[in-house]
Amino acid sequence: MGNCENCLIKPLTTLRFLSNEELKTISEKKVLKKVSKGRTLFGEGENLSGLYCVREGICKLSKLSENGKDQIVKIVAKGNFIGQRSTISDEPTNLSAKALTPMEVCFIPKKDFMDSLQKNSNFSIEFLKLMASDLRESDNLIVNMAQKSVKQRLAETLLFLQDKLGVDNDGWLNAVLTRQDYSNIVGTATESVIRILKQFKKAQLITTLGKKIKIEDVYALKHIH
Amino acid sequence: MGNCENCLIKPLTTLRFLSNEELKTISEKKVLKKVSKGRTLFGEGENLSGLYCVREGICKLSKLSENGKDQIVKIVAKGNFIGQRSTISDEPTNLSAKALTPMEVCFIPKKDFMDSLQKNSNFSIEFLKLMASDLRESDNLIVNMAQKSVKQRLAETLLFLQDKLGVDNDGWLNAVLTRQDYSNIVGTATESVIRILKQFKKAQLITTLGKKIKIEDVYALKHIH
DNA sequence: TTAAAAACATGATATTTGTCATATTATCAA
DNA sequence: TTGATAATATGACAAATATCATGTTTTTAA
Repeated sequence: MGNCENCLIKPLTTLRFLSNEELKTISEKKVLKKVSKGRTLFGEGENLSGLYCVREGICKLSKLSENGKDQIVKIVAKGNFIGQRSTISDEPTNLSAKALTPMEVCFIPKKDFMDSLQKNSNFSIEFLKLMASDLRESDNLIVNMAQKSVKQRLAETLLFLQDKLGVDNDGWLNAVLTRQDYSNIVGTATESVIRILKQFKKAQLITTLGKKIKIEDVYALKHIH
Repeated sequence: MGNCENCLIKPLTTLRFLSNEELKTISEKKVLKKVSKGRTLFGEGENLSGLYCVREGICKLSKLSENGKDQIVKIVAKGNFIGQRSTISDEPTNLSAKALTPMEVCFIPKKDFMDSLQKNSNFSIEFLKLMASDLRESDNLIVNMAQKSVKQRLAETLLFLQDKLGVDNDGWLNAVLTRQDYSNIVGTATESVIRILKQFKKAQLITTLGKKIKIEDVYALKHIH
């Protein structure tokens, strides 16, 4: 059984602010789960008995809108948590979580997590900072969705994926999404995504190979109008 | 000098989770400020030396987008905080805060607030819950901005204002916003707001008198397509 | 391997929304 | 009170985006 103290992603997570003893307790209680690509970690409105720490892989958090479309609200990579909000507020989840790649996640039972928040004020303040940062990102996303064109939003999504999830040795985005995923991030029709990607290709801003995408011109993508 | 312990809005705020002693300390350190309509509490990118607790009035939080338009991200009413995020994360503000009505706010110095978070784990957990709830609201707003039409977003804004800020004796919304404010909430052109409000009037979903708006048909507004 | 399903692609067209020009009306400060 | 400024209003038009129809290619599962 893995040990949190030596976990490769420990330096990335807020869990690093726990004492060795607290980390040991959580280490003993946590459950490592492997999630295959496309599987649902939890659905919208589910009650969670704890939160997940992402050790490996990429996950999408989405919410079904009233018109029946799935809106992707967040992409989560390793070192981040999933399900912390409903765990903290003791409410059903507002979003569903689905693996975009094979994942490894550690499930941390609610009780142990809340105990740590209760006992270690340093940890709870760091967690507040983490949520403050999430809120800032959300606000920025709201401004982008409200004020920018579909083309700009798609360009930003590509840049975001490159920044946050990186590229492989040949420069392809590590995150391999379907056109539909892109449309669910940007909030547009799949056809529009296809057409805009085609424009980007024609203007040599990106290269594609099947679902794989490589960014060729960061500057131009940033300054799309 | 007012006393937080007896403050009319105490039951509304997370400050109620402080001990009497902690509340007394904050009570002594806080500074009551009157803010007249239209005045800026703080601008985008400013460094705050504390947070504000809204005692009276309504405030808009907005962010300038790259195309030069102001996007209103949140409307804050009494009993809520402003500036908590940058206070917690010790970063410049991401949003600017402007009074929509005459306001009374209590400024709470950073040190005293952070001390309370540090010492009172009950308080910091309640504050985490508060931020979890803010995050849920933000996610819902992202979905709405991404998936709904301008008409739907405007209808929801009206319903939101009625729910959150209430109406006067004659049923007029307490929040009196300009058409431009509405366009900055919905993320559209002012002309579009004017045209859609006209449609709503024609369909007898609302009544207007100058800037004042009264909702006549909640159900129809909720089910606008 | 192969049939079925999902994803990708493209054209035609409709709808929504933005922009610009130009009045009219309301608001506010000197 | 009265100018100046901002807000409201409306039409004409342009641009962005959605929808629908249809076909091809890729992926998935039996």
